[in-house]
Amino acid sequence: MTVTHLRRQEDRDAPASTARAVDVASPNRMKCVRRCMRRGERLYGAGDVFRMLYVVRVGVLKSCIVSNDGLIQVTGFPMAGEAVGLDGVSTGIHQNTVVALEDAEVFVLPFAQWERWARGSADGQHLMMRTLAQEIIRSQEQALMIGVMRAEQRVAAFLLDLSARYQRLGYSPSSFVLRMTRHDIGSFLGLKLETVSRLLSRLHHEGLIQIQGKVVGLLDLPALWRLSGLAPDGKRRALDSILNREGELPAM
Amino acid sequence: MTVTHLRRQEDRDAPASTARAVDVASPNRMKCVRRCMRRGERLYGAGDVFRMLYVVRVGVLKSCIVSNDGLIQVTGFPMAGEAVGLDGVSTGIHQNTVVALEDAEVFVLPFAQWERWARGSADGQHLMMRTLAQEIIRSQEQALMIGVMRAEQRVAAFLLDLSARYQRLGYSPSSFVLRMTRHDIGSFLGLKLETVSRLLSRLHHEGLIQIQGKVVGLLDLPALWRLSGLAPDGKRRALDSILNREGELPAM
DNA sequence: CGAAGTATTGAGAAGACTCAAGCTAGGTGG
DNA sequence: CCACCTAGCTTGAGTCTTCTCAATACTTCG
Repeated sequence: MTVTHLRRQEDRDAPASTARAVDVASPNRMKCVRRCMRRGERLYGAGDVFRMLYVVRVGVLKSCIVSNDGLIQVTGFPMAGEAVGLDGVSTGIHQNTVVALEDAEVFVLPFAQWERWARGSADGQHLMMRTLAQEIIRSQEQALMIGVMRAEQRVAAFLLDLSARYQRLGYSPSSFVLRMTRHDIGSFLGLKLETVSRLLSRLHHEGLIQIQGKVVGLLDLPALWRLSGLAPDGKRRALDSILNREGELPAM
Repeated sequence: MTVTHLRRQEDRDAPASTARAVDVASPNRMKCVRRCMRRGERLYGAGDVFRMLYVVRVGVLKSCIVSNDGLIQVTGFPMAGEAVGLDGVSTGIHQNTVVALEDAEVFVLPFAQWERWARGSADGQHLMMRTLAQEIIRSQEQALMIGVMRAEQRVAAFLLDLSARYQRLGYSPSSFVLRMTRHDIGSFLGLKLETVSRLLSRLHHEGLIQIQGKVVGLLDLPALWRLSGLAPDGKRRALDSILNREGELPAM
């Protein structure tokens, strides 16, 4: 993968890229600039001015919210096709901090451009709203998970969520690598890292999963669903992305 | 308060009101229809088709999300000026159920009309996005609260949140009535009702609050802030509402 | 190879939950 | 108007889950 390595340092106050953020191949077939990220690199941080939306192209990121007194909570692990940066829309200042958990690549879409595009058609506006609203549901579901499920259920649900998302991307739903640390998982689930570790071990001993460090195998999906208390619903329709796989704004 | 009592029964599939949802006083000074609600009445339920946005005018509502396996989590207690119904935007089907905790009144704004209005100007579009994005932040903050704070902190934070919101509405920030049951509070905070009750009693004995049934007094705000672990930040800017106090779309 | 970050596992403590009983207040009907 | 009834609230005792602290092992990377 030999993509031009654009600006590894933060672009906190560097609108430089804005100017050439779009490869104007043709009026409505414009390709977004990509940004490569190294593992651990920050995409943006809480407090940064919001100018860009991102769509993950490859890799897994981590998004955290930091309360004004320093409490940290992981809000998600965005993967290919998922939009990142919406947390800046409401105030113009990012509330979350996003870092790459492995070498990754994202499309960079100037928000102003997206807005312009969205205003161009009712469908575009619709997509924009759905994208935002989808995040509302996601966060509410996270709160629900943390609020009502017991630790073991949360861990199972977490694994199943990853499984479904990997599957959607064409990877194996029953065997993948956890890109995040136990601490990250714990923070996402409202648990301590030791608890996460213990429960993964427990699921292993119970024969539901296989785990060795970061490599997981889901051995008994039905049992995991049962344990999680959730329905394996196919309801999880693939949400239309704000960019297609080539980094172009969808035609509408 | 002798407002016409419009349609107490659900309007699940009754677009009837859509037609007369707006009092066209003048082209851009249109007033929304109001809907009165009795205590316990449902505004809409999970699964209902999404057609309307609402803005609370008086009273306190309760919004819950129900997972596909029946778990319930309260997602908020919307009060005057706050938008309700955004949970339907992403799929066109409401994910939440909203009921009135006391006799209440809401503005009813057909979503399509709001969309049209929003498309009319960049500012309108902006406001629409901010409104949605604000909900994202809110839900993320709820997840954070449930995920990282201990029970006593959550209860304190909950009281302080109510306090701030009442203050913004011109009511006393240190003395108000809890419209929701202990069970509701527990569900919102990820706790059992007994725990909520115990902790309220504890705060009472510690002299931080006064509580008698549903009537609370916050006796030592600084101590509550300290306990909650949060900063009493004035950062909580009053978000612009999608409707002004008369139920008109803001001029833009 | 060494160092730092990450993971596992144990033992004990603390927090929150469950179950259960009694209490309170608000609304209803006699 | 009072008595009752019900939903909601409080409080206690005991249990279970999860956290904390701590020691040890593993891995990754320079």
